[in-house]
Amino acid sequence: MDTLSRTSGTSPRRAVDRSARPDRQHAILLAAEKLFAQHGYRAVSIRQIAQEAGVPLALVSYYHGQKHELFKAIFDHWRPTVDERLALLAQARQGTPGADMLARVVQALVLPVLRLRASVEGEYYAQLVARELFYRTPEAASVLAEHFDPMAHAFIDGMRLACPGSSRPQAAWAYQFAIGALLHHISDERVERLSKGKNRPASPAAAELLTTFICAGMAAVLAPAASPSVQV
Amino acid sequence: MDTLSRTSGTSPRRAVDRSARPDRQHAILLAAEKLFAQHGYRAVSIRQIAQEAGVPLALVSYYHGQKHELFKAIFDHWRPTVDERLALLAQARQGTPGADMLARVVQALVLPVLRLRASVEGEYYAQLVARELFYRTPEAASVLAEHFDPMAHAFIDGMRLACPGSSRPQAAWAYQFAIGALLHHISDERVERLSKGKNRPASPAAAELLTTFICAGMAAVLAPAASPSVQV
DNA sequence: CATATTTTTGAATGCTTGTTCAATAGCCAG
DNA sequence: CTGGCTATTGAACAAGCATTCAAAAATATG
Repeated sequence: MDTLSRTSGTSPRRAVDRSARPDRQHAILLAAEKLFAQHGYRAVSIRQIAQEAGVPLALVSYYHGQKHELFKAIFDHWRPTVDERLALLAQARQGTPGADMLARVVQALVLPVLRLRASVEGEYYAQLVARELFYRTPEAASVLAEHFDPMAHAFIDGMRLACPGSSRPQAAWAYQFAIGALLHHISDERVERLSKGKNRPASPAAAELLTTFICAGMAAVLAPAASPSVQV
Repeated sequence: MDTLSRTSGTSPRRAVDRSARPDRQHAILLAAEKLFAQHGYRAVSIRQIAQEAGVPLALVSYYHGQKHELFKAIFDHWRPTVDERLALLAQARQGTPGADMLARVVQALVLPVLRLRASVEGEYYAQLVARELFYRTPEAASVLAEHFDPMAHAFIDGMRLACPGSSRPQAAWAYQFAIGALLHHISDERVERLSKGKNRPASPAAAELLTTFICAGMAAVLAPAASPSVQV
């Protein structure tokens, strides 16, 4: 009922793709992704984002509403990566339980993230995930609840299917440890190296070490008789 | 040469312990530790710290200088924990190489941190470490360089001593994965539970799972013949 | 061409931030 | 008591922040 049709929350999107003009809405999203990944959500001002995107300040709010909505829009944009992991998990569940299935579950969890880093934008997104989801700010809470917590439950179920006799708390902790290893692998010094222009340093070898580490750790934690504490 | 003797950087400390008046300098340190751990460095204002400590605003800068100096002072205060880990590492190195020594190296890395959480202040500090050292802000960089990076090198050496034939990159990545698992174990939902007054929930069992996970993962990564990639 | 709708812009608003300053109060030595 | 020191305080400062607004330009529609 306003003279201005748009209040915060409903972001206008161009009806049809008119490729004559550059897509400023997407440019803003990319700029925000890059800066948030490099410096963290709170350290980046909307003015910086506008400058990075090459647009005037007011255009950021025009397209993306409030700052936390822009933050969330980045994760919505990359939702297909979560779906890819869930699809690979579903494939892994079709085998027979055992060490082989566990390895495929771990790869379903890890490989799509590592592949993300082949592109520059994907690397920024991976950095952003590692940074903010670990940091647990109020802004990240909704992203976690909507996208990543359901995926976590699916993977914990898959781990228990692969390791018969394992309990849910065991699997939940093992998942937690694995995510910690994965995220720390991603976050470490990647931004600096990427900023200096040197791309993909020794990544494949490290990726293999990561899956080895996680598989072995999970197998040890989820072994029914390994721990001295009684397990029902 | 100023009329005011103190410029930023040199914080005044009371010459002798005069227990009649409460130690406001330490109260500020504790308040900062708590709030930084709960909400993150940038989300906490000096006004909030002063209110939490029950002192007027200007007293924070009077005792601790700039905000990043107050941040660093927290880590300097907990330096003994790093020394404790290094001492346990030195003990572990005196055994004979093998799985047993590796387990003791891992425990030297993990146990002092987990023991920290027995006290309320220690829990806040552990939370702060997990939060900020992972997040890699400019403020955390000096803390990392002074306290934690040298410790990391010592532990990587210890891991290589326990696992003969392992390379330095292998050990560095394994250390990285282990730290990720440890920090994620600490950070997860601990703040909320502690805020709600429910203390120490299921911690001992989770601690055992963590050491099991890390030991198995390290052993797998550091095994000389495990990886198909050629190893000199 | 004329009208309606969307996109773009510079400027301004109100608020919070870290830090500093000058002045006061407490304490101890001489 | 008196002077010198440390501790303490309220107030103020300038800078930066997210967000909003009204007007202008561009584009689409009749």
